[in-house]
Amino acid sequence: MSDKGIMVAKSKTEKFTQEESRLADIAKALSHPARIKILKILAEMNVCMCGEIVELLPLAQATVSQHLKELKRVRLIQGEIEGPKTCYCINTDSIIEAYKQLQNYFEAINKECKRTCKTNKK
Amino acid sequence: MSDKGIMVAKSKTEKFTQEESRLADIAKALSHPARIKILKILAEMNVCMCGEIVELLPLAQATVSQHLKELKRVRLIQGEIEGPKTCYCINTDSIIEAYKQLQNYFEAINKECKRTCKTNKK
DNA sequence: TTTCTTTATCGTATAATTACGATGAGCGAT
DNA sequence: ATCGCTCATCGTAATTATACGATAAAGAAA
Repeated sequence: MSDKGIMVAKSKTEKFTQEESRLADIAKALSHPARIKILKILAEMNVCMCGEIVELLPLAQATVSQHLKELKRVRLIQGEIEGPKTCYCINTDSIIEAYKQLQNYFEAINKECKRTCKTNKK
Repeated sequence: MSDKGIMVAKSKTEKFTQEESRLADIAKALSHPARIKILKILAEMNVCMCGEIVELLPLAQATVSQHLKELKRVRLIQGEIEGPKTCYCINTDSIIEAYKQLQNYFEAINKECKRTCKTNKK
């Protein structure tokens, strides 16, 4: 309930609340099947080298690296360099936080719908 | 559990499972703060004219109409013409279905993480 | 040091998204 | 039929996303 209604004026994120922008940002990170799959892979493998992920996806290494970067941007994953390789893993805290945001959003919508849609049947 | 692992060969949606593509598609629909806000507005108002939504958003009518179209595309909302106006409302069934998809996805990830991340702390 | 491996980044091409003014289609009212 | 209102669509511009080959950086192995 922290920032309901507070407007932020960040250059591009303009006239929406922080909550709205954060939710949209999480959704954006999940808006490509490759990134959906990467998160699933990382959850299953716990820790995974970039190269392994590349092998599991129908995309070039450079492209996968870009997708990983996008997931890192919103903190859903983290990577640390281990010698020449990079080990990626899920950022559990952020995943949980993102999930909570989504849950709050959908629960609020469902509750509102139940409250208002008493007679709305055509 | 319907289509795990089944590949679809739709021209663009290419080499990902239907589940992955559907999830990404839902996320894409939610990947803009304006659309996040529109759903919230519709949940609160139950039914809403396009013009009302336009007034509540910092965007031009044409732009809002585009966002509404995107939400319609993934069935999260529906609109019906009433005279010169168009009444929009949430498609409750689809919202619930989308929410379930997201829940399944996140729950699976969290479960896998718990299973595999026994020693992974640094 | 040189070579190999791994991965991030650069450059670039193409496509999709976002935004808005202008136009048009449809309906109600005059 | 004409006018006014509402909204979708068109045309267009600017930005962002997606994809990949090529290159660079950096540790490992020789």
